[in-house]
Amino acid sequence: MKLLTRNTDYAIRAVCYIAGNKKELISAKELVGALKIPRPFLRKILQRLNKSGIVRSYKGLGGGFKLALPVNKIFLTDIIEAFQGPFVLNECSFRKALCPNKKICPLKKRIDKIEGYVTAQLKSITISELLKG
Amino acid sequence: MKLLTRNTDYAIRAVCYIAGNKKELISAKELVGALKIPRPFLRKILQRLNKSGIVRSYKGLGGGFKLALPVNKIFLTDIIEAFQGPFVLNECSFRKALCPNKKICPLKKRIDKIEGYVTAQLKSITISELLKG
DNA sequence: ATTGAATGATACCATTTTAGTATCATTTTG
DNA sequence: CAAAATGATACTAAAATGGTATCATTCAAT
Ligand code: FES
Ligand code: FES
Repeated sequence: MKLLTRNTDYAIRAVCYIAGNKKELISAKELVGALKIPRPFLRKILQRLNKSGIVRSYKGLGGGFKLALPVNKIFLTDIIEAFQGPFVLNECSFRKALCPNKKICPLKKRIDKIEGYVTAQLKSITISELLKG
Repeated sequence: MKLLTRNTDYAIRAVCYIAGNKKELISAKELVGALKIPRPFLRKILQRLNKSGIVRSYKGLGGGFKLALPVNKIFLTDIIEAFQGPFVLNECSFRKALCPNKKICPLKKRIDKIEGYVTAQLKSITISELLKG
């Protein structure tokens, strides 16, 4: 089971690279060179990071990307959710088949609890922490 | 992100059905009728449950399946792992790219911790508990 | 022994998700 | 205007998941 898809993985790397650089703007070109990610793929990823409000893009000559927020305000979940959708572990496929009453279902209850813990943990990880490593 | 795939889901239902039945052996035929799962698919699932040592199969006329263990000894992780492979959240795709030293990587450390919690929780859920719901 | 009811093994196909590419339009600076 | 950048979008490829089909094997009843 994968917590992070390749998209997410690359996105984190890109964000970390941008964050750890003193230049005001980083172009896709530079990121491709640094991260060895196929250019069109990385471009798509950057576009999505932009749409999700994690980075901000600037067009035209000398353009590129910079973080939209300070490093300690960008959470791992932000990036995961941008690429993998909202973090939900279990939408419960059993329903009536197994559980007449979803409200008191012991399985659902416990999975919800696990999910709560995981999301809380992921929400507490910021880019700033990753840079320290 | 899905914690349980359809395979796993069906497998859990099948195991619960078998567990909640007083008959000694339950045939695939009966399970198909009860669970409304396509027969060849369910058969494959039962075969895997058998190979994984969760149920035990008996061939021939009057044959079928029964649990290989008491209900309080079958853990949710057993079934998940039988169908989805070992439970690992993150094999770390970053390595050198991001982390010169994997041992002290803050991301890896935290994901490992999350994983530990999740597996511990899942290991504590047995079929016996699901039947109570 | 033969038959029929069951599972075992295995190969195959379909669908969905993820990964990646290609192309053209738009914006901005010089 | 031209060049350098991103935006939008449609397409293709690969992998994982979901599902089917077929034949072999075992076992009990007769
Ligand atoms: S198994 Fe999902 S509500 Fe019970
Ligand atoms: S990001 Fe994986 S070891 Fe650091």
